[in-house]
Order: sequence, then C-alpha cells, then structure tokens
Amino acid sequence: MERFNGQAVNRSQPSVGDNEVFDLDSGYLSSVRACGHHAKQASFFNDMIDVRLLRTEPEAVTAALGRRGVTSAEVEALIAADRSHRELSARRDRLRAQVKEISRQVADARRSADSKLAEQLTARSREFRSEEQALAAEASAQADQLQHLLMMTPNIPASECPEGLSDQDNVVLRQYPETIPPSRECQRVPHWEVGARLGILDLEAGAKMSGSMFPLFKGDGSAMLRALTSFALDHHRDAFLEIRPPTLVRTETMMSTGHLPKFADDAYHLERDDLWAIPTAEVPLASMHRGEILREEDLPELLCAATPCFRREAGSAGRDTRGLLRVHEFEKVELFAFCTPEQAEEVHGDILARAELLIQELGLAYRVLDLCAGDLGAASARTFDLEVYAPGCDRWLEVSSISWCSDYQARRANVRFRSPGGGTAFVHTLNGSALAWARVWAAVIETYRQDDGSVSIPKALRPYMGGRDTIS
RNA sequence: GGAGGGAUGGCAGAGCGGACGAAUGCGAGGCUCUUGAAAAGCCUUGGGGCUGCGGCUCCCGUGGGUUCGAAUCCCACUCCCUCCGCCA
Repeated sequence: MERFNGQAVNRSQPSVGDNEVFDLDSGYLSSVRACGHHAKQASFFNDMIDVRLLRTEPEAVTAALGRRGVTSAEVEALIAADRSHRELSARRDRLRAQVKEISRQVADARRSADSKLAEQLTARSREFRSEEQALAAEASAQADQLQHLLMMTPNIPASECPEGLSDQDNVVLRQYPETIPPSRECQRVPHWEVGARLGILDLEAGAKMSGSMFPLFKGDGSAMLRALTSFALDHHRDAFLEIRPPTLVRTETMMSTGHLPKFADDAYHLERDDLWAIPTAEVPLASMHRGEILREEDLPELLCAATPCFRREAGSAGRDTRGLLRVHEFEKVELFAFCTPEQAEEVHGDILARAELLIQELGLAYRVLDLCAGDLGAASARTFDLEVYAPGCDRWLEVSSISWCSDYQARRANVRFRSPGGGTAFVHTLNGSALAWARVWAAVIETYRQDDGSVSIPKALRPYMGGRDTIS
C-alpha cells in the first residue's frame, strides 16, 4: 500500500502488530473476526471491547486487560453485569411472549363472541403485564449498569506492547540522531526566556487574558506557528484529506473516542450548551462517519486536520508549569485514519513515518517510545510517542502520540465497513499528531538559538515565513 | 429566539390498533443461461437473547402512558430538516 505512504522514511519501523493481533489462541482470534456483525443495537452492544469476548474468553480478556492495570475484580463485575442483564431480559421476553399469546386468544374469543373467556384472559394478561413491567425496569437498570461499566473499560492492549504499568516502563525504540550532539552554550536557554527576550512569546499577557498556561505568541512567534501548520498540511496533502472540523462537540462525540465518561475532568465543558472543547482533532474526526457503513474500496480513508486543542490538565497542577511544557490551549495537526483491520498495521507505520519525517525536516533531535501496556490511552491498543529534545530546558518533550485503536472507537461510534462478501465489520481507527506545535515551537526556539541571541529559522519553514532566515 | 415537518432494514420508502420483523424499489450476495460480459430469470440478504439446534422470542430514534394487544394512539426527551428573525 505504497499509495498512502508517499514519503517512506527508513523502513526499519517497528512491527506494529503482526496478523496475530492479540497474543492469544486462534479461537480467540477467530472470534474477534467473526463478531463484526452485531453493531445494530446502539444501546449496549457496540461499546468498547466486544462483550462476546467476555463470555467466550473471560480468562484471556482478564489477562489482557490486567496488563494495563484493570483488576480481575473489575472484569468479573463486567461479566456478572452481562450475565445478569441477559437473564433479566430473557425473563422479560418470556413474559412479553405470554402477553402476546394471550392477546391472540382474546382476539379469538372476541371473534367467537365468548365474552366471558375474553374477560378472564384479559385479567390474566393484565397480571402478566404488570409483572413484565417490573422486570423490564430491572432489566433496563441492569442494562444501564452494564453500559456504564463497558464505557469505563479501556481497550485491550496489543500483545506487542511492552509490559509495564507506568511511563517508567516505556521502551525507547530509537533515537535520531543516534547520539544527541552536546548542546552549545547558546542553546542552553529555556524557550520562555528566549521568547520573552525576542518579544515572540508573552506568557504574562496570556495569563492576563485567560490565566496561566494559556500562551500568547507575538510577531514572528505567531508567524512561526502558522508556518508550522502550513508546512505540515502541505506535507500530508499527497494522501490525507484536509478537514477543518468543529472544535466544540457533543457528549456522544467525546464518548466515541473514549475521552468520556472516565476523563471528564480533563476536558473543558460548556455547561450552558452542553458542548465540550476538543482535546484533539481526533475527537471530531472519529465521529465523521458515526453510524455509517463505509465501502471497503474507500478504505483506508486518511484525514488530516489542524485545530486548537484544549486540555484542563487537571491533576497535573504544579508540574511542568514553566513556558510551553504544559499548556491549556495549543495547536496541532492531526492525522486520522479509518481502515480495515488488515490495513491498520501499515497505516500505523505510515503515520509514524510522517510524524518522524516532519521532525527530521525541522532538524530536531527526537526519540521514539513504544508505550507499555499500562501507559496506553484508554482507546489505544498500541501507541508510539515521539519526543523531541529541547536543549534549553534539557528535556524530552512529547510532541506526538500515534495510536492504533483497533475497533474500540469504531465500536463506540458504530462505524463499520462492508466487505465484498456482503458482511459488515467494524473498521479500525488510528490517529497521530504530526505534530503538536507548542512544544515543537519550544524545541525549535531552543535548538536554533545562536550565539548572538537570535534564532535562525529552520530551512523547512523559511518558505512559509517570507523567505526570512532569522528571528532577532 | 419564533413557527412548522420528520426519525422504519445497506439506501430510498410504504405501513396509521390485531397473522408486521415489516410491502415495494434500488443496492449487495448466490445460482441458471453465456466463450466471457451485459441483459434476463430464480433464490438469498438487519440485529440481540434463549435453545432440547427443530426452533422460540425480543427489538420500527429514546423513555413513559393508553390497550387484552402498539411501528401504528397519547405524553416527554433527543436528534435531523425547512421557513422567519437576529448576527459574523
């Protein structure tokens, strides 16, 4: 599928899940494949991992989710809720069937003018009905409970994910350049100082308007942000369709990507209109085909969007508060794909390659991390992070996170495709930033700082900044 | 903000109280015919749960109500569309 991989970088990318997607027995796998045909009932059965897997392979699911820190008690609660829900609805259905049968008899009795019998039957039916209603209420409460548990459960990690429960266990796959050259004296100034001195970053002004961690860029600082966006969009234009989505979205839209219900505290919510400010363009893009059945020949569908991103950063108070290390609002170019399960590995590699290539063209040092099972985002089955090195603050800054979400989001958003055989199956979704600008901006400013205090503009950006080569 | 209209299977669209899980058309799959293709004809074509694997049953935006019986009647909610007003 070279057609969507115009700029192959080195092909030594890691293997992102071979065909044995989950490292379990083949029965498990075939059940993964076989159960793509039941996405109709939007209420319970298309959320997160497949409920059927829970029934058929409870140990495998428990083990797989255990790798990312879900306790077996939690999985058991899920299984119990499912069982209880099925029992209740089966009983309810049996009662409904009886009511139905009786009403048929009523019709007969009426026809044969047997009003006494009709009377009796009616009375019995009423009893059944009230019993049915009680049971229906129970069943629906149980359904809500199951639904809730399902929505809270994260995706099953790919077997290739490194073991581990925290970011300590992430694996550095490679570094570029292999050995980071020692930074020169002039590079050892943090970007907030460089930015302030050159008048291109005014954190105080941003704080005045909106509070701390809302940066304000000025002059060439702002221009460089625009340049980065144009540079990236042009870069991906060969294969990715540019989208400018809304940045305020509904609750369902946030649910689909796995950002809700569990992580509500991380997002900005507009209470009056019940809309959420997107934390990433992945959110609206994943809902672009909500409820649709795509044609297999249209896959992979590759999308690209530049949007602002909003994050409350709750729970990280006091950490990384300097400069642009952690901000509430930043701009980002996001790549997103809908594809078949078979295409996913290649698309994942392609997005990673594109993000890497951008960093290389910007002349920044970076490394690629393979996130361990415990550090994955809720929706992801496998994630690679890209971190650029910022010599001024002497830190690695995460500027991209490239995730394969298998069918987790597709299930929640109910996005399927029809294969030539006629059947439907959930698509796979992938996303990755290419790239998140605030931190890239910081790394560029620090890396390109010169002895005289000016900052030279990376060659790749000069065409987008009127051909100039220096910010001074 | 105001006034209307609508939500049914992959899509379009009928059904307006009793055999409707749902007509019809299109699409899709299979078969026949053909050197092949087209055309034509025949058949199949939503999903869940239970099951003694022969079936049974539930689901017509969501939730309530009326009724012996609801896709069909009533109420509420959600979403979509049209028109008017206001505004970039």
